[in-house]
Amino acid sequence: MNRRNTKQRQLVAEAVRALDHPSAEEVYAAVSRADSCIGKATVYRNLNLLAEQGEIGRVCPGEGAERYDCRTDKHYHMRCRACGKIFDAPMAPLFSPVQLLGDTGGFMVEDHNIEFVGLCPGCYKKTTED
Amino acid sequence: MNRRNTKQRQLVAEAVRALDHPSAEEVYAAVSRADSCIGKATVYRNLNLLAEQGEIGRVCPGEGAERYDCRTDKHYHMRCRACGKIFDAPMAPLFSPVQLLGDTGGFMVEDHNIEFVGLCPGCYKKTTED
DNA sequence: TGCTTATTGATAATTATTATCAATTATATT
DNA sequence: AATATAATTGATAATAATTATCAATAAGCA
Repeated sequence: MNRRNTKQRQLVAEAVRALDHPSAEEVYAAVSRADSCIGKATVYRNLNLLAEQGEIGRVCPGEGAERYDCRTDKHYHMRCRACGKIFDAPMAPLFSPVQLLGDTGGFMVEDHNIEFVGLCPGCYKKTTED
Repeated sequence: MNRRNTKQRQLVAEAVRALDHPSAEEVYAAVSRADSCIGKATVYRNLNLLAEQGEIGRVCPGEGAERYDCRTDKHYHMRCRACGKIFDAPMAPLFSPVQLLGDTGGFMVEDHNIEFVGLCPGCYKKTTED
C-alpha cells in the first residue's frame, strides 16, 4: 500500500501548482502537453490521492466542476458566477466558527467553508459595456 | 411568457415544503406517489423555475446533488459527510459579510454561502458503536 | 536482476442534469 | 362556451463530471 512516485503523479502535482484553481479537465490538458499519452482517469485518480494526502487542496464550488488548489492552508474563495473562475478570498479564516453556531442539536461540526459569489473584474466590465 | 399553474408544478412545490432539504430525486419520488405519470424532466424544470422565481430555495452542497429548501430567507447549512443530509445551521446570517473581506481586487461580491461539514447525530453514533 | 503489487491507460458505467420536440393543456380572448 | 396561442409536459437523447473495471505496466525493494 506504499505510495509510488510516478511521472504521472508528479506531473499532476506540478500542474496544480502551476495553474490557478484548475479543474480536473484543465489539469488533464496541461499534463497532456507534457506527456500526450497520459490517461484522464490517471489525472482524476491522482488529484483525489494528492488531495486525500493533503498535498493539494480541493475546492467544491457551488456550481461547476471541482477545482484543485496549490494552497493547503485554510482559506475561502470567491467564485465568478459568469466565468466560473475561482479566486482566493482576501479574508482571514474564522478563528472559531463553531462559536458562531447556536445549539446544533448534536451535529458535530468538523469543518466549514465560505464561498463568496459575484463577478470578477473581467466579467463585471463586460456587463457594463453595452 | 406568463407562468401557468399546473398540477405538476403545485405538486413539486408542495413536495419541497413537505420534505426536509430534498434532492430533485427525492422530490421526484414524492411527487410520483401523488401522480405516477409525472416526468422526471418536469420535476427538474419546476425546481429550477420555482427557485429562480424565489418561491423555494436552492442549496448547493460541497458534495452530492443539489438540494431544495422551503425556506427562502438567508441562512446557512450543515452537511453530514456520512449520510449527506442537510440541516439548517443555527446561526444568524452575517450582517455585512463583505466587510470581512479585504481588497478583492475588483471582484464584485454579490452573495455568500457558508457550509458547515461534520457528522449528524445518527451518523456520529454509528462511528462510536464499534 | 527479479518479484510484488501499486499504478496506469482504455474504456465502460454511473450520476446528475439539461436539451429536444411533438403532444397536451391552461388561460386569455372572442 | 368555443377558440387560439403559447406555456408546459413526458419521453427520451444528450451532456458533463466522475468513478469503476481490468489487463498490462512499471516502481522500488529483496
